[in-house]
Amino acid sequence: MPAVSDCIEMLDSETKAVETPEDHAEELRLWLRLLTCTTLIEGEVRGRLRQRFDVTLPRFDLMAQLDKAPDGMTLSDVSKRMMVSNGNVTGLVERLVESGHLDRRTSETDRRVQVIRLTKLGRAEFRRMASEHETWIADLFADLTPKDVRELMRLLAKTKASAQKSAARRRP
Amino acid sequence: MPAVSDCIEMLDSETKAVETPEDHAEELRLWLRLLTCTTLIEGEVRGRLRQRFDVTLPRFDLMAQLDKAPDGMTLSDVSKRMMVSNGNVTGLVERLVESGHLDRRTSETDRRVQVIRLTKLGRAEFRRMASEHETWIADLFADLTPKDVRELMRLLAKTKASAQKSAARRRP
DNA sequence: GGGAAACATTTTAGGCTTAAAACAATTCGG
DNA sequence: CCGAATTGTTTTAAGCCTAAAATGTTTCCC
Repeated sequence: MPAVSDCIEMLDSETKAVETPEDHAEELRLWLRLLTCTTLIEGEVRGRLRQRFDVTLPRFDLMAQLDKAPDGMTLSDVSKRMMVSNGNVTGLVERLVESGHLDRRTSETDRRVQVIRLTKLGRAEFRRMASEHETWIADLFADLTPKDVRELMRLLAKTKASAQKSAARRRP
Repeated sequence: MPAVSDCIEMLDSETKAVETPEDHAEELRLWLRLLTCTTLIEGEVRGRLRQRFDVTLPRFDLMAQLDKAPDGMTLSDVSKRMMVSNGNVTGLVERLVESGHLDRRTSETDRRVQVIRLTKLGRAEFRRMASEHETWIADLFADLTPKDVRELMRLLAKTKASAQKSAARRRP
């Protein structure tokens, strides 16, 4: 179907003579589909977390980061890992400390740094939520074969690398 | 590498005797990678829209929906398409009407319904932004071959269908 | 040592987002 | 025709999120 336009494109890129505005409709569609998938799944997970555990997705995500770091993390670490702004983490942590899920203390070696950890309560609650969360994810992806999953992992790794490279090009 | 656990799993599912908590770590990793890709690209697009055009991503997204609907859309339509809540759209539209990009009027046949359209200004600005936006997306996905793109499209379509089915199972 | 640069965090101002309740208009079934 | 459901939108309350500026601390290096 796109044979004709492919030929034209090839001619352009071979001759390097004509500066045709290139067609990137496919990439655009891919991006929209990627976004749709993520939004769909995210919304589903958000709703289930709220209904089952009365917890928000950002809180859950933050606790997930801390569960992987028994010795705690600094706010900057969390901010980088979650790919959200610093200010965002400040508020999120504030509320989780308030509710007794997090412990926050100033580093003894560097008084700029705040180290946060899950409290006993926080860890217990997170583990309970995480195990159920894992089954939700499995169910959401249930129609994918193991091969599909592997292939998606591979292509998304490639996508991530490509996007990071592009981002670095702009912000060296 | 996972040969042993695979065997155990197979035994379980064959004998149907032991109720082992199944391992869904692969799907979980897939979900996290999907989320990372989307967050990465979304952040990049958000930043470029702000820097180049001083516009927010949600505003751009809303205008993109309307650009595809010359006869306008109702707020509900927009809300479904953008997969955001109704109340969200109300505020977004308010600000875009205020800035002269949107026109909003009550339907003549059903006075519950608000129909919104791009104004001339709104359409012109959107087109200008959209053409640049398309080159950003192309650049972000630049390392993917056409075959990669096709394959990703296929797998994400399958993912979307799977997730929708799962969501429908919960909310019949 | 002392200032400049770098770093970690918080604050600020504004916008986005959601779920749920409230309100308004239409449609449906008897 | 009329009350009950349904549908479309707005409001409300709370939380999330960002970019940029401000604050406090450390490091670098002359």
